[in-house]
Amino acid sequence: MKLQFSLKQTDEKTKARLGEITFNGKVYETPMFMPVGTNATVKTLSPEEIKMTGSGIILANTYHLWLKPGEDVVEEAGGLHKFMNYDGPILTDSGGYQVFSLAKPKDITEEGVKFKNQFNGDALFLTPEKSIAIQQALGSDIMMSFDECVKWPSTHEYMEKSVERTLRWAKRGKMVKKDNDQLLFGIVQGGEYPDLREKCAKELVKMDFDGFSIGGTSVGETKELMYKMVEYSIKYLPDDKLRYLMGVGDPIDLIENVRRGVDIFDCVSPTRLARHGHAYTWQGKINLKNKQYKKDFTPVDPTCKCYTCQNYTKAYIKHLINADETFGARLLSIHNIYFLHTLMKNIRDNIKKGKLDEYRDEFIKNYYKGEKNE
RNA sequence: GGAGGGAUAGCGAAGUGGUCAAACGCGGCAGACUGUAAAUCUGUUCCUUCGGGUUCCAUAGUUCAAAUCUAUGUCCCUCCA
Repeated sequence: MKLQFSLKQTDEKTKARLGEITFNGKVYETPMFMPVGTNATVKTLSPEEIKMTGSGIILANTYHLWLKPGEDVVEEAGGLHKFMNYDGPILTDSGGYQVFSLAKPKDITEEGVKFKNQFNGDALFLTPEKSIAIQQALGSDIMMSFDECVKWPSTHEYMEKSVERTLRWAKRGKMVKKDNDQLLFGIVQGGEYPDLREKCAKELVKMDFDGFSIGGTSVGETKELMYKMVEYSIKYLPDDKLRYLMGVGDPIDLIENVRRGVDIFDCVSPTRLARHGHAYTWQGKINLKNKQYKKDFTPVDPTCKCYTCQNYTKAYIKHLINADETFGARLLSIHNIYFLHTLMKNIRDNIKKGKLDEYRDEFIKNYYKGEKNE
């Protein structure tokens, strides 16, 4: 089954969009947040729990599954959906982020990127063609082009070379893609440079991808700069295709980038923060490891309707986190993902009402209450 | 009854004359985390009015200088009877 997107409405005051993704007989509304499940698991959660949080699309990672268990294993299992028992849509990242997080600059060449297998030290080489082949074996519903996620800051000179290479990689990946139900997205790079973002976006649009990602953000730049990068990229993208802002999940960033026309987001933070004892609340983020919660027998968030908040107290979850019990990470992952989905729902509802900016202001007022709002 | 070993910060454990307010680990207290080398990493952890003050079982010594050496005491552990 092929995943399909249709644009339903564009906000009059902002560039925010409402849309629908249909997949496997189900409809998912956008703007949407997608939790990350790098190793074909959203860490600590079962597929039933993933759904319970309100998740639609989830992510998996080409690089990690290539190394373990090997894409051949997943293929033989019948693809990612069967392998991990998840029947919702699955998006795979291409390994492009690992170019940023794992590879050294000298290991990036025109042909591809050299990695060292972290498990056994083997030399690995990932190319655009290989990335697509792996993603096809994995059988994800949305594939990403293999790109270079460039560190920030980078010079215009380096970024220009990198963007041109990323464009050639995108073309190479598209050339080898089979004609099947899997969608393939191009990734707009170009850092903070408007001319490079423009060039990259326009070239990718010419290549006619199924959707477009905005990459190279959330790599250390300020929020204001990130929003600019999104603006520089998005103005050249067609209305009828999905726009995916990669790696962004801070609540305020979700709102700000929906206002700029982004449809889907992914981020590791709800699950990673959960494992580290942090929880989103409508009054800001809290750290349950802090002493003050030791005897706090109230839910993480008093208004939250998630499984965790309906059944457990801060004191109990703090105890689990302090005792290194995975159930704590699981309860907080459920809450944090549910929270972001609820935020997205509020965003959608307020786009419908034409009150997105009012909602943003109200959210910020509560979320950053008592904190310095950088 | 005999022989030996030991007592160091909240806990475990280094240190065996000065470079020791005392390594390291755990625990505690904080912080970071944005397409997950990330259930990880960083800081801090005797007291302090940040000038300094008081520590290494206790007491008395030796020494310019003691957690480190000596004596006595207290407590603990192992082995032999």
